[in-house]
Amino acid sequence: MPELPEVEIVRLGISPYISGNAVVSVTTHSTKLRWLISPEVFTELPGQSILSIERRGKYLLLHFSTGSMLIHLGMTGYLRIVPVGTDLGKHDHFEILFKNSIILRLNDVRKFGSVSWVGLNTQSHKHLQELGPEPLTESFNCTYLYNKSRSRKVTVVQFIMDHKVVAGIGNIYANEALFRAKIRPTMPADRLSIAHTVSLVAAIKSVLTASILVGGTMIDFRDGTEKYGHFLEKLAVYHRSGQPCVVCTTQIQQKRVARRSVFYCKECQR
DNA sequence: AAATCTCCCTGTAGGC
DNA sequence: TGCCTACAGGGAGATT
Repeated sequence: MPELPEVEIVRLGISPYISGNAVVSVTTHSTKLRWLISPEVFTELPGQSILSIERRGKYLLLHFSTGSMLIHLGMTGYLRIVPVGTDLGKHDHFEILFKNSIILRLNDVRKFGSVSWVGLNTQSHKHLQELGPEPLTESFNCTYLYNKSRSRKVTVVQFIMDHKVVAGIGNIYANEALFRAKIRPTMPADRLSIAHTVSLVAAIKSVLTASILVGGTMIDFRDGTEKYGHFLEKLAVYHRSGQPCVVCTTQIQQKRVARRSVFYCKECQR
């Protein structure tokens, strides 16, 4: 599932192909994804060129002079750059044809992704205005996270997956960061000490950075060929229940927390 | 304000 | 082998 590193890899991957290029047409093959695709996308884009591509949390923003197109990949969404004439695949829902004869195509099996239009005041969009800080910026720091965690009774894994707290962290990187920080995912957020918070902030930054450097965990874009980022092989706990901890060889535990799976080492994470 | 619940969707896994 | 059901999961929006 695409989280911050995967979305960043997609941004880096598609930018050279579409940045500065003029849109010829926009088509959809679905009545809706998670929501109806905003009608402005079909009327505003043709004739305009992409000024830049930004990532905010797990959202991608394609900026145009009259506003921005907002893309979320949900659980199973991915973007591909394909040449004109490429056959439509199953679950290809949406595409933009560019003047240089390439197509940006969105595929999403589960349809949890979305495509919307954002006016020029990007900040005021309902999906963006309450997003917490970007984890790889200075505004996401120990003081911030410690203060934010006071009076929060939820588990720390739920807390760091809350996009109002910090943007872009999903289940994979939440679990991996907690392992690196040696914090048990089920610990209530308001019981985090300052020392815990220092470790956690550092772990979140390091795990996201490390993943981006090797191309994310699972990613598929560009020319239609399947690509796997190399972070998949570096996962220490995620989807490794029953397998030995990479540090102490104790079997990795799996639990359900708030209807999601968490993975941890009961020896390393206390 | 914060926590919890519901729902969207389809491939996959497990039971028989 | 094949049908049927349960289930997973991101996150907005509703409800508690």
